[in-house]
Amino acid sequence: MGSVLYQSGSPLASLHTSVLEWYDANARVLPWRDPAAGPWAVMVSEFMLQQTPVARVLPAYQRWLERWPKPADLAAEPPGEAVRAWDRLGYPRRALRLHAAAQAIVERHGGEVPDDHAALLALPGVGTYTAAAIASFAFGQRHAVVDTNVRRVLARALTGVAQPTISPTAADQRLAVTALPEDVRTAARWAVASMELGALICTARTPRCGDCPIRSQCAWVLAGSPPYEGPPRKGQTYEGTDRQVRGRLLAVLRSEHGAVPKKALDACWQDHVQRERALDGLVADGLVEPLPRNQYRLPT
DNA sequence: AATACGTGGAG
DNA sequence: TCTCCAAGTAT
Repeated sequence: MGSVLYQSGSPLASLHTSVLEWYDANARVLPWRDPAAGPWAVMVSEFMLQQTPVARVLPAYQRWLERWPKPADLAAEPPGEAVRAWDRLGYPRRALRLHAAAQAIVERHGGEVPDDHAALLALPGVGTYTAAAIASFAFGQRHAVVDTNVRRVLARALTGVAQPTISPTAADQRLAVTALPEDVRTAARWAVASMELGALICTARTPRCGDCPIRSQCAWVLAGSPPYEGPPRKGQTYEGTDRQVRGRLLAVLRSEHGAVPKKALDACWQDHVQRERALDGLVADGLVEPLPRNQYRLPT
């Protein structure tokens, strides 16, 4: 299907040109985008950016790479150190998976982040998005890099709806593949540029269409910017959930370097049943290590 | 396919 | 204040 789509003057080619020019002029300067940063830096950033905003990632990212400049540096440390360094980025299982991925890289890839998409996908914590992102951002390959930003940009620009589906679909993936420029280098630039457009202009809440480089080509805008129609998005409550309890427990364990008596953890949460469940869950996830004499610590 | 999984800033 | 939501993955 490609040939017609990519002729000069075709709708997609025009879209590509507009977004790429906009990116060249408006891209944020981010440390993992420095060409000298390398694949490991890209990989660390991608793990941290899974569901966590750029602003909160920045300081943790800097400290992480300073301390563990190569996968082998991280792999040589206990997983608990990764959890501690993860600080308050949220979803600390990502820290554990990044640590496990670093070990896998040492064992299976000689300590170098693999450039093969399938090899990336086989690493702990690397899913379809992250594998494509590393392959594209770090190695300049041609992949559809489909995150929430890209899904939203494509939903609006091409499908003409206000919001993408609540969860990623195969249709999203197909659409992204269809929209991917044929040329490898252009595809890699498009991947990061379309994501950046979603992050800065084509935002979820209040899109800045007045500043958008493709507003004249956007199917949603051309349709009169119709409001979102679809199932209501379930606003997840956090107060009172096991997640909150886990967060509190882990915060205590992160702050203590040695063994923590269970009594100190008990102070985190009133409800005994829920507290025990949360602690058991942390142990089951490998985020906490139980010790003799009713003590706990981060995994070694 | 639906659900679990943290945290905190912005509007 | 309170809701929304931020470069997803694993089960």
